[in-house]
Amino acid sequence: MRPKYFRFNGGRLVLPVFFPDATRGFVKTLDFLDVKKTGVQGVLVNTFHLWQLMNRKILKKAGGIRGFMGYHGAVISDSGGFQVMSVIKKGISSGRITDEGVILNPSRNKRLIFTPEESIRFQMELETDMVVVLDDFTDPGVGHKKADESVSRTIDWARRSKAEFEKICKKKGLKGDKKPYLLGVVQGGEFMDLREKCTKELVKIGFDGLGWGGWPIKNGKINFESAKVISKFSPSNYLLYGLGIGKPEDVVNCFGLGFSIFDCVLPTRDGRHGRLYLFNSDSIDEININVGDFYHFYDAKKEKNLTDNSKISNYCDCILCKNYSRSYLYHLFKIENLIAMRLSSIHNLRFYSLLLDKLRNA
RNA sequence: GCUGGGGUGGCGGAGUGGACAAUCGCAUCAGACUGUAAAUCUGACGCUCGAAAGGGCUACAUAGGUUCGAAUCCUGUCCCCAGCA
Repeated sequence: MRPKYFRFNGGRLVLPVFFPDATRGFVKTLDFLDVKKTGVQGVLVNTFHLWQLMNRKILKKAGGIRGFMGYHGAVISDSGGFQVMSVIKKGISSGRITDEGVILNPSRNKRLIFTPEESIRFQMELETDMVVVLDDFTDPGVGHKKADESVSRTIDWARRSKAEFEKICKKKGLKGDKKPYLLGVVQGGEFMDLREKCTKELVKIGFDGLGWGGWPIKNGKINFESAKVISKFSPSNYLLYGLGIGKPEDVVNCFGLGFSIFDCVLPTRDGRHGRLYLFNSDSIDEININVGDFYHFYDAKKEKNLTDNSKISNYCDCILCKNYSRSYLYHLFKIENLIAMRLSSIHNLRFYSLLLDKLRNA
């Protein structure tokens, strides 16, 4: 049996859960009261970004990232593997990846190295509920040899991460349920033999769960094959985490494969872009996620909404749907008022919240 | 009334004889967005035929003119702005 609960900050959450991304310590355009009101129970912060941004003394004084943010829900810290891929491998900022870790060159006279150990150390200072090991992202579309290299490095880094994690736990006197979860990340791209190998090797090292890493998406469609492999070869007591998953239907499908933790930028990003998610339903009770098209998009920025005084939806209980018209939201977007993005993000998070409620009660 | 400047596509605003259906921005329309480099990005945008390549037509206030060729030069008319009366 897969775990039914997620421990956090002295409490526990019923799985599955969906956490929006508070990458740099905040959910864009929202405060945590907004987040809480949507029914969202936790957020994901990013180690790589915070590591570069935060003063560790301030962090310690605040009582970790939760204390610093003034947030009391669950918090997972992502390792930074994805950022290394998206920022460094694509050449956005300078740096390179070695077996030792990620070498960064933020300026000429500074040389920073972000190692798997450093990622763990910093996450332990963040005092999050789940710590994710630094992984070497398998570039999408890469051949078997390159993918294998990233898997080998991911496994090596996972081993080092685990050792560092245990060392710190011992030093801090953290045992049993007092220890945060430690999550391994499976790479291997589209090669199932590599996914299998990575999963098995990570299990040998020993984690509380595994994350589905990489970029299994082509033309907006997810290939679930590697998720199946991870689910198949991981012990039943492992938590399975769909990193960056995903679209509503992707979350539903992934849950069906045994995954129970999700995070994604989509609800908040789409919200900021004026794309709202709406269940094809007239009431919360009638929401049925077992049918093919259980939701659709509402594009808040279309000019036709200007004269539409109706609510965004009838079923939703978020502050946008309860209080404001399509016309007013259009107006707010039109004048580029921040409130438009806030209300839309709140609505979309409420959508995901309801979606997860339905999954929990399915 | 005089003098000077100007009238360009839904709007702003380039262009001052051929490469102009007309840079660019805005608006509009369509699409994208999945461990946030993203309050972002891409495409279309006179009418019309075509799947496309490409073709046809009408356009730079308006009426004429000069020229092989005009949004660009000349003249008349209308309108706007600034300065002077």
